[in-house]
Amino acid sequence: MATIYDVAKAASVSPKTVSRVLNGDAPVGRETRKAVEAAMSELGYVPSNAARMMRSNRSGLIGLVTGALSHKLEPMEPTGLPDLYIVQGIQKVMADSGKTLIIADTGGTSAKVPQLVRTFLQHRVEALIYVADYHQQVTLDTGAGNCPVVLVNCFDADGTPAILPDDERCQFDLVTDLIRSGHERIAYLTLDPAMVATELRSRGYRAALEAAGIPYEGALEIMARKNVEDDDGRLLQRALDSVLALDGPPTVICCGNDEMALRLYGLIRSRGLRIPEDVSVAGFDNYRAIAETLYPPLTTVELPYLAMGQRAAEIALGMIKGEDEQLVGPEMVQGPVHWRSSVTALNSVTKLRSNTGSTFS
Amino acid sequence: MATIYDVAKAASVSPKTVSRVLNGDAPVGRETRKAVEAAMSELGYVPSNAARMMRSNRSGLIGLVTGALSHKLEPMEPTGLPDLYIVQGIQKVMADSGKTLIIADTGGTSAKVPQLVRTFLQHRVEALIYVADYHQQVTLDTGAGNCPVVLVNCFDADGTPAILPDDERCQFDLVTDLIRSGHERIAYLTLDPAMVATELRSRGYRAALEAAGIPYEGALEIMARKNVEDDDGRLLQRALDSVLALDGPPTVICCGNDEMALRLYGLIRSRGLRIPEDVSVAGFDNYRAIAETLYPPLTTVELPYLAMGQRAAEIALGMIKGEDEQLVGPEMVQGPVHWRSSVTALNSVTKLRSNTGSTFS
DNA sequence: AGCTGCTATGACACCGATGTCATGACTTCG
DNA sequence: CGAAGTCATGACATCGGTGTCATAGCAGCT
Repeated sequence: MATIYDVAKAASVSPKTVSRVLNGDAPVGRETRKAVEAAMSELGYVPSNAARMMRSNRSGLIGLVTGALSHKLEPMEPTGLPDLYIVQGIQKVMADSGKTLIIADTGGTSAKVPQLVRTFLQHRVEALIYVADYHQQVTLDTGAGNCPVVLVNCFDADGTPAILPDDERCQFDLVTDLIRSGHERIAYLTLDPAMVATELRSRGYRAALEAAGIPYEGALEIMARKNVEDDDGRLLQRALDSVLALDGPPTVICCGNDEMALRLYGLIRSRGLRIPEDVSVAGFDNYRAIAETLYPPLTTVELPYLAMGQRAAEIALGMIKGEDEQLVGPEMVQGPVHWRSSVTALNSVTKLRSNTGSTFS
Repeated sequence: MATIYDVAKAASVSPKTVSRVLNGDAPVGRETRKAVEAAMSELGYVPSNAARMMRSNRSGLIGLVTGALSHKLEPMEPTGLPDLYIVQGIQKVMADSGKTLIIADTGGTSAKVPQLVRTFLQHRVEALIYVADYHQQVTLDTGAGNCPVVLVNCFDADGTPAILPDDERCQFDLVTDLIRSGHERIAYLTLDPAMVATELRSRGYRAALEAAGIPYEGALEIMARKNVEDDDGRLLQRALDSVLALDGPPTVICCGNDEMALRLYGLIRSRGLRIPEDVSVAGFDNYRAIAETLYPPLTTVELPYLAMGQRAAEIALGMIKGEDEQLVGPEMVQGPVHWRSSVTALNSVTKLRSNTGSTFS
């Protein structure tokens, strides 16, 4: 591989002049520049980042630790693909800012994380971003280095800058919209309660009911997915049958995520019911490959994972620049409800009636 | 950041001795080693890869150029997620071999590729892997460098080592299995014919028919997806209605991929037909999040993208080591058919009858 | 004793860039 | 016309490790 010295010799100038042409940090004569550029392209010269970094102490690298890649290997994980979108958001912002992203995958085992972090530190990454595969608390040991760290989809006890999805608010918004469209018997089939997100969303669900003056009913909120066991969907079946057998069966069923909704479609139909005529369905995540493709398309709420990634990347870049916008602790982000035809509006009739002057109790 | 000199001073030894402790490339006295290790951990020393690389010329980095990340942003792309699995396979093998993966995303624009490659060369990647988002021909300019290159899901005119899916063989296997289970009227709704894969799979489809002595019928093979337009599924609707209106309607419909099958489920049901009682459906890709979750689960054929990635990574590692297993040109890989309940076996009756001695014409 | 061979360690140059400082030529201004 | 300023360029040290070679101590053998 050609070095800057080879180029210098070929162009009959000093290495430093070649450096100046490369970086444009000092004036260079027109003729000289031309000669240097000719020599560079003839030799196929590409500057060595390693050597450059030794002096400038700038690697141009950003380290990203995630489980997003390996994670998707088990397709029916409760958490699905969202973390991948976070990675996409980060990648985009970093590429635009000229940084190069180094991605290390945990392979699902968080035990590997310390070693991955060490590798990144060896490469002198300018910042470290950790993307968790689901909303959770973590402890990240960066070896007491002063390398900027940003957490995404997770938080720690030390108030490290973090970007978190506002699960509670999203579920609240979704359920509130369901209520507004006339639903009162709202079932909620949850993911594993051990997950932070489940607890938060459950809170949002209850808060929405309470805000509308609808009494909470335990029989309508059922765990339908457990992380550990490969229950093969049996939990979901039981949950569905359980709410359908209630005295006042639900008019709409909320699912812990869009994949659960996909399964639910099949189960509901196998029981001879139509969607949404007999029962409406709502999801969570706005995993578009499912939500938009299902028949009928799925009403769901979007966690803006992409934006979370972008925001995290921006914060990391800010920290590198030394802007001490000391974001301590988590920053919450929320997303819109996507209203699609998997949910019937029960009160369209109501509106019609009230429009024509009749009342409806 | 502490340097090797700081450690040396703290341990009262020479830098070279610290280096020896780090790399274990020469004997070090027990006491000395202990002192050095103590100093290292006390100072939180992490060796600089950049400096190390200057002498050894080994960056420990592997460059991966792909569109897999940004690509998924448009969820209903005809090519879906497969390339992501390739990335996963590569990541896994590289991590296991101690290499660090640098991932650059093209953002969907192949125009960016040369610049990304340049960045990688600056980082002195030991190998370069290019993963295309769908089976296609490419031209990759690595600046006449002697950096090993492996292509995945694509090939070039120069015989660069490449890993390719055997689309033809996969489709052949799938259709052959359909025929074996008694189907003869087999429709095939294809992806955009402009794609290499479509042509290859079409060949496999016809070859399977021919091998079984079933005449090919043009009306049964219809393009149902065009890349450029956002046809919103109208092509698919028209294609479905067209084959259903035939004199001899198909008993099974093959789809260009699993996502098309997902859509088709909805369309078929909206026309009052049952799957698989009235018509069977088969997909392509074994995109498990769809294939296993659909009701009924989808019969499909797997392109072993994960294995393709792993194989590509292995080849790249081999080239780094200098093993000149001169793999020139593409290496084809194929995957198994996954038989699920979206396809009825029409000849189960046959078997039964023949078992009981009666004949069936 | 003298030689060989092994262990443990250090001195020093070197990898390929860039920062600092110096220098010569030329322009501009009082 | 001489001083000051700008432009263009080069010499040299330096970043943090590692490769090469030298050296000292000590055991084992003839």
